[in-house]
Amino acid sequence: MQQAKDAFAKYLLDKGIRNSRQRHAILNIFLKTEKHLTALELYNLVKKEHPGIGYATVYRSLKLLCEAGLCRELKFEDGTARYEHLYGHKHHDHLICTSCGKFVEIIDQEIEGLQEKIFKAHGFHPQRHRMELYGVCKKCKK
Amino acid sequence: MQQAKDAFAKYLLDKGIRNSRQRHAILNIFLKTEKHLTALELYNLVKKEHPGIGYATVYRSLKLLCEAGLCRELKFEDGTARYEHLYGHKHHDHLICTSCGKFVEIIDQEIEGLQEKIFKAHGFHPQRHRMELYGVCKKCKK
DNA sequence: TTATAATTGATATTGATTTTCATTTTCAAA
DNA sequence: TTTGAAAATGAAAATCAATATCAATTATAA
Repeated sequence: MQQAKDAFAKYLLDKGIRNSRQRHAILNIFLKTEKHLTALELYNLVKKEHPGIGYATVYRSLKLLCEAGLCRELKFEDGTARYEHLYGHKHHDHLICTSCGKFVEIIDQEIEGLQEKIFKAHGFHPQRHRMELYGVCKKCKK
Repeated sequence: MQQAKDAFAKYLLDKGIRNSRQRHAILNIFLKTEKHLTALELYNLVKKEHPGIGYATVYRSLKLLCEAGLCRELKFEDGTARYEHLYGHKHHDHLICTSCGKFVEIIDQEIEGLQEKIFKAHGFHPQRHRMELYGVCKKCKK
């Protein structure tokens, strides 16, 4: 967690952006909440500890965190944007329970390889991809 | 194309929903435009031939087309919803050029099989998935 | 024909996100 | 320290796509 904070501090320093009290607080709460939060959910958590911090600041900080490579914005089928931790997480895809909302991070080298093959076969220069698997988890099936 | 129209007519009949002039017109224009359109883009096309038809009706018709299994709503990374033809198209994923926006429909049984394996390995009952590959196409690379 | 119900299109509303802007804070130079 | 410029903040307003509302229109079947 300290590494992530340092990485953010370094990013801000490099860009000449200030590591303000608010940004620091928002990063802290983001880091200690290992969930795929929406901006609103994060705002509500932040508000508990720091009632003065506004919605807009949370939004702006989330953008900054993404730029700094600490988090990634995911848009889901229902249109909501959720933010996930990137620092210390390898590239991964998601397996999602449509009943309880559970997220499982998936890494499958075989699939990654096949994706590369598809890019090549169509003459594309690969940039990124997203894969989401939707189903019903063990608990919810019962 | 006639098959698709018949399928839509049948769906409406079964549901006791009327096949109105507007719905018919919107379906026609949707069918003859083999692109991944946004609702607004479709509306603009519709307006050319049928200036009286309103935005809301286009939206409602798109929902109906999706329910009827003729089209599918896709939410992309930029948040825009686009609608693609389903009738006569097998399940497929997408390879997308981030420069010119070109869409290629991808079918890869090997990946599909691996996805099934992932569902099983985590005890999930599979429902659906999405996979999008983003890169730069041959033309745009030059 | 007539009563009923569905559909339409204009408009208003929603909800998430982004922008604006006056105020506050920070930082660096004097 | 002060002070002045620049950046950041928070509240409110603006935006934008999507959805809901509702009076008017249209279609259907008795």
